[in-house]
Amino acid sequence: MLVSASAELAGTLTVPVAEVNRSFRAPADDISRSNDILVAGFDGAPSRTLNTKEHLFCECDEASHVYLVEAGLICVYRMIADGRRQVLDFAYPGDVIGLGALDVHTANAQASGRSRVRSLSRKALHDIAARVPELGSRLFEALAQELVATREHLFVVSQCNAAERLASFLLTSARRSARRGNDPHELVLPMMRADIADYLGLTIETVSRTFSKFRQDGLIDIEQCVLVTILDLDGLAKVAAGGSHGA
Amino acid sequence: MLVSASAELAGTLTVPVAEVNRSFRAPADDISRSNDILVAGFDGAPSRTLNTKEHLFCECDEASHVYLVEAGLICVYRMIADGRRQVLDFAYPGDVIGLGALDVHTANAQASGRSRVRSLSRKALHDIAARVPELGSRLFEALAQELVATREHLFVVSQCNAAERLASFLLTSARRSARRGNDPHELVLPMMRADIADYLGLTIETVSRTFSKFRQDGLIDIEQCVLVTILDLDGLAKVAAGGSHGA
DNA sequence: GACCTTTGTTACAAATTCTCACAATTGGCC
DNA sequence: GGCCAATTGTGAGAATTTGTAACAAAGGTC
Repeated sequence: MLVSASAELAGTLTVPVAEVNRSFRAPADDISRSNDILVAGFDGAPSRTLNTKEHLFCECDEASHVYLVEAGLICVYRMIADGRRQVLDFAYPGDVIGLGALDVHTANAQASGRSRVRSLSRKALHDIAARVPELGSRLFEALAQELVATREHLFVVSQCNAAERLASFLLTSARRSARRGNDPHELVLPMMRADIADYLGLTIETVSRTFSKFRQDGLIDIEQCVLVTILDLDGLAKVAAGGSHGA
Repeated sequence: MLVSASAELAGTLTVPVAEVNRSFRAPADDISRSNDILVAGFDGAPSRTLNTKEHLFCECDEASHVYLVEAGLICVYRMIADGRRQVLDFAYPGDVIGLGALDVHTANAQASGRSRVRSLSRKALHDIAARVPELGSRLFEALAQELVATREHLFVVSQCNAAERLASFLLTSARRSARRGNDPHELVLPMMRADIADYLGLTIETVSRTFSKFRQDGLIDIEQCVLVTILDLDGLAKVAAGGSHGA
């Protein structure tokens, strides 16, 4: 009924291994905030495989576990009664999902393709955190970073036009991809256009048209809808910064 | 340059006393998550008075303290090079600011009118949390709630039209106001139209027009630009839920 | 009280995005 | 391979929001 009808529920957190949304500045300080402690907690945790479109958890499910993505892609989103959807994050291998939940999930987590996750019960996480105070601060820090990333997302969606939004998305995705050891110019987008649209608050048509425009402008090249080659990183960054706007 | 140029910085958190963005459902569960422990930490902390437009802290300032708003209104926002601004939250008396920051602030906090805050050093907070484990979980919980509120904000701004956004804002503000003990139908909006516009991702003209439309439709009444009387709470909720949209 | 600055409101032209329609492509399945 | 369903791409008109500009109202200063 209300737009804010599910706001009272607890949050679901996606924590990227090092960070979510760092800019393209010198990555020297990245090492200092490694997620090793957090990821190490999943040692020995049971693995689970999800098929395409299978849900890891849904809104209102009890938040019993946190999850480390090992393979594939998990799409975290929220739904509203009249069909509108907000994609909150895409969780890639190495990312942790569900940290920010309190007792009940406020978001859905769905596999965008065949994926594998490790599950760790919140209780086990709590127990480890009680023994290892360093993990406790790490958890808090991870949550704070997630908040910063969400605020950045909010800013992009709230203040930027279609081209700026998509350019920001491509740059952020490329950066995260590079952090997983991939070529920062060869970006794989395993999600559908509809997911990107709902992430950016646009329609799929606008996303598609903007992709085409970027290709025409020589900023990117696209193969098979999923493989994006970034031809002009600086140009894309200029668009993201508002090259079409004020700047 | 990049839109996401300051994304790598740590977050600044505004934690409302009980919660930020709860819906209008039965408030029975509110008591369970009281902020008493958190607020109690500020006992004996020094007070500081801020004049209108004075900053409590700025982006890139060292995040040395957390703050409890005692009077007035603190506007938390982020700026971009070309002048675009995103208001992240309005902190009312009872709200805590700065919890989510790591080492450096990523947002600015500015008094929207003559305000008073209590300051508590992060170190002192840490020390108390070390002694009182309950406070530690409370801090984590508060951060998680802030994340949920930000996601709700993201959703409203990303998926809703101007009328839905403003209606949501009015409802949320009224709810928070009621929680501070005020009449839920008599809402004081101490901030400027520009602040509301930047909070909702609209222009001041659109905000002004939408206010006028709500008044013409008999949903609200406005006096002196700041005192809003909600005449039709259900009608406003219907607009917020997408009465103009799909629904 | 007069003046000036800031803030808020309204009207209309301009721009962006959405909606709707349909073609092209992809991928799975028999 | 061929067929079907799902996804993606593209165009034209409609709707919403923005930008511009003029004016009204409020608040502070002298």
